[in-house]
Amino acid sequence: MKTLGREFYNRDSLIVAKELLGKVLVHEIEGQRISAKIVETEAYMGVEDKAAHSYGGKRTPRVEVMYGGPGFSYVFMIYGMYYCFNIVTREEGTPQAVLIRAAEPIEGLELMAQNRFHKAYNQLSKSQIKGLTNGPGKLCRALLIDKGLNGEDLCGLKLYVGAGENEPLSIISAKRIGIDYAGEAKDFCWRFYIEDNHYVSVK
DNA sequence: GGCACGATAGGCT
DNA sequence: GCCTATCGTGCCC
Repeated sequence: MKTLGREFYNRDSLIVAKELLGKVLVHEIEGQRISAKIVETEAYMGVEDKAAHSYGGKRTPRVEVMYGGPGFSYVFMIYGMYYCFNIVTREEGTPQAVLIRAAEPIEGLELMAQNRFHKAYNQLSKSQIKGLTNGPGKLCRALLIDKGLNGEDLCGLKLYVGAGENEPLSIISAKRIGIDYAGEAKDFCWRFYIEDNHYVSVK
């Protein structure tokens, strides 16, 4: 499967967020592969976006990777127990990113089941199967993405995004989740998801 | 099915 | 000392 190159990410973050839908997030770990189709994303538009960690040009060690070039991971801890995985977009100096909110498991189902529930895949209930990767914290658990992968180059061999099937998709735009503090920006429809997909976190 | 609530720790003021 | 780009559980329909 072809891997997305640097220039894919060096574009308008809203376009990247939409075009990431249907692509395949892959984590190669200890000779095994875990992969999942991206079904829900959110764009964070940087210095002018009150919901973005880089709003107003805020520049701290945590957000530093967003100020670098496109195609790197931005992983942060949230609520003390979960991670969120983002992909940095735009050229160096423009701190924008796309949050990956949900995905549909493809390869490594047994690993995902262990990582999430410490059970074999065929022992999972229906709701556990759906819960494997239908949220930003959940998919990080399932794919073993943590702060050790912050700043990882997605044009490498460990963590990357494959082109997938290139199937036609029906894309829904909606308000982003969990940003009530962000003033008028909380109502911007910068969340995108594949219509009718089972693994979307919020419909 | 939906809603309320608590867990938990790093990041920043 | 406060806040957070979340999730699981318990409870009540």
